[in-house]
Amino acid sequence: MTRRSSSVTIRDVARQAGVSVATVSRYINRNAPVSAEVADRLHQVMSDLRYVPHAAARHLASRKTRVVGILLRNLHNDFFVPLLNGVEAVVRTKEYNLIVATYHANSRNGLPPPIGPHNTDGLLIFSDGLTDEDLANLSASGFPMVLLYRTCPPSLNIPSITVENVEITRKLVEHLIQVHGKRRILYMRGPIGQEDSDRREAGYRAALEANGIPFDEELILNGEFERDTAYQVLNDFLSNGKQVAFDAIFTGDDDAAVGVLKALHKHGYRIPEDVAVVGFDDLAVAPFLNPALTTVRAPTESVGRIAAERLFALLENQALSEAVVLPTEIVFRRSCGCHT
Amino acid sequence: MTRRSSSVTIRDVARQAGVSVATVSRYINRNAPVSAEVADRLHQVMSDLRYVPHAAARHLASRKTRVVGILLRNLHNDFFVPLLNGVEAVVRTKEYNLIVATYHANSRNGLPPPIGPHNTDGLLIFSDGLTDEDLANLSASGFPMVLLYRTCPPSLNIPSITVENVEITRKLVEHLIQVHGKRRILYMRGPIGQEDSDRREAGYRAALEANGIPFDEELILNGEFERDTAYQVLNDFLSNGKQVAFDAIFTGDDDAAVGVLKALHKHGYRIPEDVAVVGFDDLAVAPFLNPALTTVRAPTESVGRIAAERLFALLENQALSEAVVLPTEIVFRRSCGCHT
DNA sequence: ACGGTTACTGTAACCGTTTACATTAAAACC
DNA sequence: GGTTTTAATGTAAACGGTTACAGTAACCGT
Repeated sequence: MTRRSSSVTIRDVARQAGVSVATVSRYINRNAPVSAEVADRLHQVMSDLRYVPHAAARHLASRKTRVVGILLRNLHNDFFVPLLNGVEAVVRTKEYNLIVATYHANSRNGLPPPIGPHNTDGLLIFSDGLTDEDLANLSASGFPMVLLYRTCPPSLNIPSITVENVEITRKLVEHLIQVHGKRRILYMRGPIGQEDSDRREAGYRAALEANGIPFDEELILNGEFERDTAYQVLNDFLSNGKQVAFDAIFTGDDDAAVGVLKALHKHGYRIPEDVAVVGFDDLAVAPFLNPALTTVRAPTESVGRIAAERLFALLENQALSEAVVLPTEIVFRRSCGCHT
Repeated sequence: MTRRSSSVTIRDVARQAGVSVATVSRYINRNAPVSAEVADRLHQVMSDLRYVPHAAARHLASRKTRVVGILLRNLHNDFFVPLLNGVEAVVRTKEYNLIVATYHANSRNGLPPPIGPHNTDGLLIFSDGLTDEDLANLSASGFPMVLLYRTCPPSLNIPSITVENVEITRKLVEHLIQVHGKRRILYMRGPIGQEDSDRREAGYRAALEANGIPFDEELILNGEFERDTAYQVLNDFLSNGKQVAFDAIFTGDDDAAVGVLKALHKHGYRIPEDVAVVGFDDLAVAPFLNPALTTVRAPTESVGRIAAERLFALLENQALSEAVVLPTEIVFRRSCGCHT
């Protein structure tokens, strides 16, 4: 075979420094003592030769990739910026790399997820692309994972990071009812089966029930937690002949709320006079929307950071069992009718 | 050595199917004919055994990682969502993986970039962390790269994707001057040396000059193209005793414009009556800011998509020389004083 | 002075693939 | 029918590191 590598290998370094490859490797990984003299020489030779260890070779030999992955539904939302930022900050300090991949239930036509044990040391999962069964299989093989915005199926033992949804949503919707006198509150939900979406619906229903308002299926719209989808869906709803009366919208996340505002503006609704709008997440732009958006502050960057930290704890073989639920709080602004 | 691998290897598949590993490899890579009968058997065995090829081993043997990287200054801005989305979409269709890494001039304390030839097949570069010299070295070794928002140094030959900055900025600033009668226009610039920031400043200066307005150093603020930094900087500027008069702000990007709006609101300025504000990028939320932001529509997702496509063209050994400059256009909204 | 650590280094097997080269049998050509 | 292609497969050498094992020399405690 005539393979010719243009790149300088550990053997070149070893030869040039007059030591064995093992010593070079030990120097690189600092996992065994190397004499000061040899260390200096290696340092010099490595920089002279511009030697960079070949990642795949290290991976193959050491059985670790030094890569973690994050599996997302998609990359359509501003929501992902603080999340990725939190994750990336931790990954960087650990001198790991981060693979970002999208994969969702509808995208798997029998395709396996693009990231997993074959190319990462662990996974942050914020995607419905992996079923409970997939998780069970991975978990059984001891593959490190942390679930984001999704609690672990009871039989498994995978750490998860979520935010408090039900109570805060109940409070938020009760605020619409009790303070602003709303009775016909539309819920712009997220993807079917997505836990945040379901829990927020539970809080929404609880609020209705506690206040003697009947639940109306017609007031549930599926905006997929996406700006553009939410716009489309609400636009269709408003364009539809049979007008369903409503006086407020609880949008399950702020990105979708942007789409909701767009559709309402387009159809001439005044916010909050005609329709109150509230969201969830408190994106950075929420205070600057028109009108400023009343929403729930969810610590998205912290979710990313803590999830990554826990993943690394797992990689270091620390056992973690408890699920983390981060607290949330309502931020009252103009769009619900407050701060006139 | 007692290495014990829990995972199933190509040898297991070969043994189980009664063929050699070479045949299995050929079947996997479909780069040489395999009899239909053997193919069926392999298909069956591989799924029975849940065989997944070990990425690092493939990389090592084939000298390709099937990974591309994108090097970013940071992950602080909503701007990165459409960019990453464009890139990721292409990467996914190519069945590659995407490593997202941050690295900027100030973060390199002698550290090499986290991604490069040792762990990727090519790089999208949107970062000042790599100097022209770094680029020259990489380029000399034939490493595929595409520059984002940065034109290639003259001596090199690296494809780049940028957007048209100078002319559109001149038009935008002239709009402020000629239509809205502004004379004291502040420029909230981006990172020093960042090309977009410099070019937009050039357009800004051209507009002033063409309209007989003297350039005033005091009206240049460095917001780093970041929401929070821009807020801080403008807030300090406004809190400062010696009040510098100004009647408009050209913010070099929309993320920073959000920070600018925040600072202006805080100090009681009315927009656009007291101060006109314009931005650049046309982020998804720009129409929903308060007031709706007049800005320049820059096709960020297309930049990501085209950059990725060109990177893959490079990987397939197509030579690309020309720099791509995508057109931009002004979107007039309320914040400049239009659409009263 | 001597057994036991400890610091440092080298040799070579191994990680799980790809692929150059060799081989055989069947198909195609004249 | 003999020669040349072509299809299908196998053998084994890389790819560039890590690390178990072995060994040597200096150091330590008694």
